[in-house]
Amino acid sequence: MNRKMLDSRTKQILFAVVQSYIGNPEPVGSRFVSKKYALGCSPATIRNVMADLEEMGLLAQPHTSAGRIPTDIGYRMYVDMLLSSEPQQSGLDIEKDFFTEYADKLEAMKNDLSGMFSEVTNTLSSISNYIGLALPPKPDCTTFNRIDLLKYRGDQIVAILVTDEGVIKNRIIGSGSNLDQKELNRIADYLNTEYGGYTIDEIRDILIYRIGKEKVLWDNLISRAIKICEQALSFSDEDIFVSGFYDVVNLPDFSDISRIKDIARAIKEKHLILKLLNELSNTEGVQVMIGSENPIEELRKLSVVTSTYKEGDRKIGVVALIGPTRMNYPGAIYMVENIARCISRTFER
Amino acid sequence: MNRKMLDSRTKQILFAVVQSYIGNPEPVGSRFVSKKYALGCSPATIRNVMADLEEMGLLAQPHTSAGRIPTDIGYRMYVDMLLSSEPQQSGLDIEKDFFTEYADKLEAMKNDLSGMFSEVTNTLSSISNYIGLALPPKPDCTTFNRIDLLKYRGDQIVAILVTDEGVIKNRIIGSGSNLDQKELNRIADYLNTEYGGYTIDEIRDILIYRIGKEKVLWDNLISRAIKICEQALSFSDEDIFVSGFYDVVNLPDFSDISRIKDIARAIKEKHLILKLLNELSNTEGVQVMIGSENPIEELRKLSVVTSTYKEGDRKIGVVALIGPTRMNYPGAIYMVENIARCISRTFER
DNA sequence: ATTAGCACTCGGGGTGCGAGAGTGCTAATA
DNA sequence: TATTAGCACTCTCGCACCCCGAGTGCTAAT
Repeated sequence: MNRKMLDSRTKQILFAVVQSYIGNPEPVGSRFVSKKYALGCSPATIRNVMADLEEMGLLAQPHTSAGRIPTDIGYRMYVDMLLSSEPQQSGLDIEKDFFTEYADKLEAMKNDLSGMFSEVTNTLSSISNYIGLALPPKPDCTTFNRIDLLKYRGDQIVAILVTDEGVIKNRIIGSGSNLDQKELNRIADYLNTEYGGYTIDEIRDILIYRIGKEKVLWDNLISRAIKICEQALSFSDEDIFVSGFYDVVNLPDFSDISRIKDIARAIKEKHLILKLLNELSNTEGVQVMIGSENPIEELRKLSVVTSTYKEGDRKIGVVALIGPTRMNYPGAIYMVENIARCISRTFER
Repeated sequence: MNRKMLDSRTKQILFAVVQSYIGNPEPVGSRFVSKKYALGCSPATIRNVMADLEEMGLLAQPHTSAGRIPTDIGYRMYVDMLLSSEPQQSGLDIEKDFFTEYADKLEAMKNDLSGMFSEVTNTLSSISNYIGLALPPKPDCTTFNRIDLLKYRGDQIVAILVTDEGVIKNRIIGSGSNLDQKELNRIADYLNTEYGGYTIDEIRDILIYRIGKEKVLWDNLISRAIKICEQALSFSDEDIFVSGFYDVVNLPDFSDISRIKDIARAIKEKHLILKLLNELSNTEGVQVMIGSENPIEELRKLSVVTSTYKEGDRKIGVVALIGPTRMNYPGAIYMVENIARCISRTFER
């Protein structure tokens, strides 16, 4: 099953079948391969090889006397070959220096992260015609820059958190305690001087630890402050950016309505996808999950191409494309890789 | 064409056809109406009436010798009758006091408006199985409460705006001017004392006016301050909440793939829907637009049910449902109406 | 004004057939 | 021994056909 077992011609034929099928979704026959891809052998020979490939589980026929289509394993072999060889043609119509310009565009948007990630998923999906996903920087990767606490309406407090990555978040806290603005300022100052440079999660852990420790002092200022901060920092930020559902329904792969329902269900279950991407957020380079390889039931008939983006050396988030298993893998890989690179660039100093 | 022209029995038959067709999407025949709805007359009579209704353009047959289905005009008449009569059965499975509890739930979420509106659209769509929409409070309706300006990284400024409605927005301004925190505080104080109670749009207008007037003084503090504020207040807030696309594909009305593409395109064109809802944001009570009545090309095969919500007497936003023309109108109206009421309640003091 | 009766129409589903595409196998070839 | 040509076979797809049933419109009777 190792691809080393395939001689060069067999590989070429597998390639031919996969690429042809990706190009248009019809089973590809021996005559066609022999004609279109000049491999210097006759349909009959190709038939023999195809029969072998089918035996190995890389190809399948929808029914006797139809051409072959790739199986998930066939795609896998194809993608492995792609990834281990030189970059291919992406098959997308992209200007030569699209991504250098695009990096500048993102750079200009870095002040509005959620806008930026919307832009990213839109671009991902509109160029590739697949579903674009992006996971913004993880909370355990965002670094505390400063916090401000404002008194607001009665005893409520508005907490505004700014991170080094430029993310700004706000939250209203209904603290039972009636602090005045001066006290709030003192608390904020304390946090700002004490915790600059830590990640949000680290600070949270420290604070929670302190709460436990200082229970006794429950009513003094510091412990109330800690309680406020703990609330302020618990931004349950389960957000994920998705776009391109509307392009994807036009793909021939989704001409069957049940397929559309599948993909709709998959997207509806955002938390599952979130979990998947989170798990992938420590991987290096481009990852491809093909059909049945997919850990999530809902995605078993789809493929996912992901890449992480970084701030310096730290991987802080993920972008991805979801499409049919019959996917333009070179193109998707190319897109995801370069978009991730663009994002990384906006995060470097 | 006026419904006064229809005698009681004719109305009843129209009602029967519409309701039956809404209940299950098959052309309804004379025999069926006569049996299921005890109108005390034979199929033949009903056939005659149906022929009349068809002549009037309220019913249509998909083909000769099929039953009748309602036309858009037929639905319109039905809905008009609904709206002018007592509230009907919603046809939804909702607890008696669902909405009183739901209002409490929203009340508890009012600190996080975007979370609240996500919740609203989710509820709208999951109960109705149509597409839920919500337009958050319009900027010309949100009242300035306070603003804070924080120095951030180099000469950038973080502006944080709190409105009376509890909306908090932030924005990074790349002001070329190098003000220190003290000066920023002074600017913020100035705004806070001067403009409390005005709406954002009003303040913007005033500021823009001043910019024009004080062009001469371009480089003094005040004019720079004004410029900053102008930027700070220009929250291009084109957000609209949508959900339920994933439920809607399961409706039999969208068993045809082209219909799904239609609806996907309609939603993709968010700005059009935004415009539509904005135009409706001054209407009173529940509005229904049926199929071809719709001003937006993309929605011509769908129906939209909307209602505004208020803060006191001011209408400040819109909620809506989009579904097939073959829609459970009583249910949709009931939902939209009550959800709007719930939202309004969270905005009253 | 309503109704029973009846002829008529049309869509959907089942069947049968022919064309075309592509295979697998066998025997011939280099 | 590897490749190829030839050929019979298989299966899908599209088309034509037909029949059944549902539902109508019309007419004549009540």
